[in-house]
Amino acid sequence: METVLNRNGEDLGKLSDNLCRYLSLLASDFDRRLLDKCHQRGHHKIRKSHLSLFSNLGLESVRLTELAYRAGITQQAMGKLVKELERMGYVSRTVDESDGRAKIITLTDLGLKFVDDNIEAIDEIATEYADTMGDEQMDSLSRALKSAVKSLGV
Amino acid sequence: METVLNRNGEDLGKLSDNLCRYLSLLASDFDRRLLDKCHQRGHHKIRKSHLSLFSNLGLESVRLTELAYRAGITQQAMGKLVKELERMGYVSRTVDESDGRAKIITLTDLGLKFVDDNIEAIDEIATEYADTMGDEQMDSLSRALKSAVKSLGV
DNA sequence: CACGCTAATAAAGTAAGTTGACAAACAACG
DNA sequence: CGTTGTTTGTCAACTTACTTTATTAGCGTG
Repeated sequence: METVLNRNGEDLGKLSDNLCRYLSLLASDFDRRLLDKCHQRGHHKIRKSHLSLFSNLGLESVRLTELAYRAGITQQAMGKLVKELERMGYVSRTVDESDGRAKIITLTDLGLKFVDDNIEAIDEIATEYADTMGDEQMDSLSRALKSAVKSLGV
Repeated sequence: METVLNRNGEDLGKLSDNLCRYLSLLASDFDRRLLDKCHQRGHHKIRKSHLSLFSNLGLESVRLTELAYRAGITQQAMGKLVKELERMGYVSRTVDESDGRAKIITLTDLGLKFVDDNIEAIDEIATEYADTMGDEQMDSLSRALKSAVKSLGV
């Protein structure tokens, strides 16, 4: 049984050898690689929190309220992200014709470019993973994760 | 192909259907459950960040420097966690006999109790997961994650 | 013993959120 | 029409989880 080791190579026990830890480690490794690749593609100012806007906006044009709901954060928090990404030129806000209170958030050309670059980066990381652990292991991981998320309804 | 849906049940596309997102969703679901169970067991003041101290300390007695190194955060950040957990009675700091600068961090009885409770909680969540997705799927997920972490060296 | 290095701490800043309060626009009702 | 209640977005202040920079105290070696 392989677990996390300290600098002297000693075993740290059960708290370092469990599903929770593996999930965290893998998730943060993926995040780190993804953000690196986004920066390499010229999107230097993009931070981790911004990604939740893109993945919840997709190619649609929706309101702040809807975006915040999808991302599972408050409108105020999503409002900040939108403001930042608007200032950087990734999204634009226009007043909703049918509702004077609401503003519609849409990807700009730069935003669309980012989405493309991001998808490309994700595919690259998947390939890196497959290269490291082998195609079957990677396939098994993908299927297991997807089915877990689906059956848990998260 | 099932992906994330908005409130109207529409597909959000590739950015919501990838390994990165599944990892994040599952990791945060596990974290949320784990923290809930820790609170239910009476450790109301414990926050997510504190867990990194426990999982990197294990049952050992080590210095701040070593803890910070293992957790992958700065000494200052780990210092704050230790200070908080000391104030709550989970760890104690004693001056290292062999080095007047260093302080040895050790679990108190309450700290040991927390480690037990935490391990119990992790096992419970694993059981909940297995109940939801089935034993083989859960087994496949565990093995895939563990081997991924191992082969990626994260 | 003077020098450079390491252990811990202190202070200030950043990032990613939260809660509470609010104005403007909408909707529905007497 | 006006009043009343709700939704949409924003502002301000706070919290959490870090970071970088700087400082003090103790250690070890030429």
